[in-house]
Amino acid sequence: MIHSTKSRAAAAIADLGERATEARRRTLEVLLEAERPLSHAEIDVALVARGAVDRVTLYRVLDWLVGKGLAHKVEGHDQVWRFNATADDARGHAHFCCTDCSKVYCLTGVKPAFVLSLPPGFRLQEADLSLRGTCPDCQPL
Amino acid sequence: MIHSTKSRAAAAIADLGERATEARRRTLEVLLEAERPLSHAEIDVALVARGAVDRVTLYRVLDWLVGKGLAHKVEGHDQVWRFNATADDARGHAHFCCTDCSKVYCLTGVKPAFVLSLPPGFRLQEADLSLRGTCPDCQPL
DNA sequence: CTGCATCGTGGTACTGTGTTGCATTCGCTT
DNA sequence: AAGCGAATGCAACACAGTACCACGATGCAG
Repeated sequence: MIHSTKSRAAAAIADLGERATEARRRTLEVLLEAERPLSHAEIDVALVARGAVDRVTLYRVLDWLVGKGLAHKVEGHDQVWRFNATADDARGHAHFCCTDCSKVYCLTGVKPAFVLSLPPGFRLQEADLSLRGTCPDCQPL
Repeated sequence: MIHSTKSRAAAAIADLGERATEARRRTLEVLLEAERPLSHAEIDVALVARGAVDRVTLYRVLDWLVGKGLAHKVEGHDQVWRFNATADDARGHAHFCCTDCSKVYCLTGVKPAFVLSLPPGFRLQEADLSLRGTCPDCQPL
């Protein structure tokens, strides 16, 4: 592997001219290695292997990453925020939430084309398509 | 008014052959009179005028109403469930969430037509279109 | 190098949403 | 009116997220 996730994480932060602290690097590494959005609790578990980060600090780091455009927030159907390293833009793409294991998947490439007419007075800023069903891991048989 | 919301609520429950308790009637009345989905906290406030219902009971009543098809759950972008008296079916229609006041509106009649191809292994059950923007009450100027 | 300001972190305590368990009460049937 | 199961109220809990404050690290001016 030419670029480890470690160097990628540190580089991404340094590219912004921001301080690449341990908490930020480790958190971003976890997100970069995950193939789907992770909840705060999931990140917390994954971070133990790299050295634990305080619960509150993790919240702040995640918000910071989102603010800097290095991650984005996703909402599942269990009222918990999940976080993804931003590969593509988060706006307007579809998320799939498994009703069994409640894992969330970003369906990149699935750009839904929808037509809708908003009632007067409503101004649209963003639109997300929110899908529910069973993921490959949870198929019956 | 020929049919009060009170009688409508009681009748709807009786039609199912279920017990029309105070908590159920009053909760359903509140939902029927609301023109948009209400959060648990909002319902709680609205119920005070009719006689308060225990917090836990309200949660159970709301779940029960959803289970019986008399209401449906809506999720906004503030990680809080909201509840609506089911006029039309809840599946597949669009919800608008105001980024200012975080109120949620059911956009009935806005049936988005979208085309998407799911990756193999994913089985779709439901799809919701989740919109964000500013509502008529919160327009600048 | 030293002092100082700033930023990031850790820890505790708190809010708010939603749940579980259990004793009591209520709504409906007879 | 009586009795039974269902529904309610209460207390306690679980968990996500936030506010507050003290401490430590980093960067900069003198």
